[in-house]
Amino acid sequence: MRIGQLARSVGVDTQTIRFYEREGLLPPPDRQDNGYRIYTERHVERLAFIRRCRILELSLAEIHELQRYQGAPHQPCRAINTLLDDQIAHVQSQITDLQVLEKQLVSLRASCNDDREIEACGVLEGLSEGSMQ
Amino acid sequence: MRIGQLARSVGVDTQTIRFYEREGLLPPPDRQDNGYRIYTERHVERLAFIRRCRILELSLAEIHELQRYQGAPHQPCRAINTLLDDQIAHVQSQITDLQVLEKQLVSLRASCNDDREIEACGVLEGLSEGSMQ
DNA sequence: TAAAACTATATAGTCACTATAAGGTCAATA
DNA sequence: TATTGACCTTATAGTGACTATATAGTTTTA
Ligand SMILES: [Zn+2]
Ligand SMILES: [Zn+2]
Ligand SMILES: [Zn+2]
Ligand SMILES: [Zn+2]
Repeated sequence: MRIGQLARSVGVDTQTIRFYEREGLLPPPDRQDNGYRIYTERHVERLAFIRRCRILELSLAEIHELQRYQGAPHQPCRAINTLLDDQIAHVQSQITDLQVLEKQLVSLRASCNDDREIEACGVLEGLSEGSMQ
Repeated sequence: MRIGQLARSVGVDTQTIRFYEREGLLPPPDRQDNGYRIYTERHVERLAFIRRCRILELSLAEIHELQRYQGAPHQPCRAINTLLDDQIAHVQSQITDLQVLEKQLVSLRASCNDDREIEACGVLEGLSEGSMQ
């Protein structure tokens, strides 16, 4: 199949496919005489793997790492699980940070109603004073 | 004061200060004969304002918008409050997304223990199969 | 006097794409 | 047959908010 069909079947842009190839995440496919890339079913699976990893917000470097592990099937999988543990910890700390942020924003928002002049806006006042960290 | 002292007093890098100046967030200060930037107390306040906004993850464009509002003190402040409401909504949706992500990651992680070979790793299996969205 | 610490500008790198430009290829239509 | 349109190619620049590097000039300290 050509790049457009691969793109449609996995749900990415053709540019993204070429980008992954340049980054070494997708192996360079064979070319037709006219230079067009020709992909196989294995490329579909490989690209779908990448997208599933990206949905989980693994970085391209981490995906590369996973791909290297796939090439060494008889080694212990601890490193893979650790990679996932790290990602979980990362996501959890992001959630915690955002919850703190939300509280700050809500509290700041509560310091004003909609019927003031800008010079009396509680939000702007809160941002201008050093009361925040 | 010179740029280094401003940087230390607000807790940013000198490069960041020059960057904000280029981006139009900090007014260009006077210069000494040797070309060194000289800042006043007003610059300290202005920079601290920017940093407080950045802590709340407002974009530089939004901060610019707030600065424009500060120049029109007698207009109603509704737009400022709306800007904050948008930011709150944005943060809340980020939290929701991350919570979904966390669940997916934890569930994937639960499909493997540490004592397997890579070819039998439940995590890698989960990523390779189409069972995920 | 020489070294350390500071300042200046300009330019490139980060991340994972996304957009744009400028052109080559192919099948179907007027 | 000419041309339209959909597809493909490469190369280059832009996104956001910095951060790093290179190169050079200035001030302060030892
Ligand atoms: Zn084995
Ligand atoms: Zn207000
Ligand atoms: Zn007034
Ligand atoms: Zn495992």
